[in-house]
Amino acid sequence: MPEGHTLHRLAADHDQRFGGRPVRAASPQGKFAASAALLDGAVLDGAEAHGKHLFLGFGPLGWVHIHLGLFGKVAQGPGTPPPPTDTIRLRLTGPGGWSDLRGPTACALIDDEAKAAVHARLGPDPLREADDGEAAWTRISRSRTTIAALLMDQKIVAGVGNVYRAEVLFRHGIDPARPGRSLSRAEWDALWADLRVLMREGVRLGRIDTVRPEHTPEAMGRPPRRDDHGGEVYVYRRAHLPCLICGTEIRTRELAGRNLFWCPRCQGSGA
DNA sequence: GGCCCATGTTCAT
DNA sequence: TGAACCTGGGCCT
Repeated sequence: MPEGHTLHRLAADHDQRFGGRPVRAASPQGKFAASAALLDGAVLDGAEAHGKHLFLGFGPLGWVHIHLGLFGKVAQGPGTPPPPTDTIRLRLTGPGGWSDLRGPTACALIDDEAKAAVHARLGPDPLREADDGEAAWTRISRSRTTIAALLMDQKIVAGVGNVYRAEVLFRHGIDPARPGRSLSRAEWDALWADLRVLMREGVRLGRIDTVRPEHTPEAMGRPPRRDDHGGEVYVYRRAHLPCLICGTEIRTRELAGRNLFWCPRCQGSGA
């Protein structure tokens, strides 16, 4: 389930599982069959992620460009894969194990130029070591658009999705309805730095955990809890539940077709 | 079995 | 702003 941390983790997994050795490639579902046939027996050079995009490098053959979209998933493991099913867009197998890609928005074999074009339309990624938040700040500091919308715009920051958006704004007490240009430089620097920390932790754990130790249910003397998406969060999908810090009901509304969550007391009205 | 929902994006209007 | 695309899980009957 795909925000940027998922793709960076998949890049590392594929490097480790398949890198440097020939893979078998197949497309039981059929939509990637012609390209899979070209790739069958090729050596994976390396895998890379930028935001929510994953690139698997196969030398002169080019790159498999994968975008999971909202529904895409990768199942993987050591040893022999389970019997194939007809929703597997791409199955890779090798001595290190197997991976099955289902439901992606994009899975295509592309060349260096097309890959460069993807990078060119993405903003800095908190998970790419060499990236910094300058270009994002330039755009945010001039924009009348809400910070909630700006954080979801992949041209501005690559890899942030609906969970990290809601959570990082909560952690910094920022009203999601504030226009980008109302943020101070210090507020943006803190958001960017926190995204780097939170998303790195997401790569390590394979889930999104954003609750500080002092606010865990245990530390607050409340019954233990696990959010149904797997991690522990302050506001994401916690509409009408009490804020973990102040007890106010978490609010939700639709913004540009996505559900936004925030605490009206810790962050402001969200109007 | 059907319906709704979801950590996303693009294209048409 | 809305529809389309891709899949699976949860909940209902």
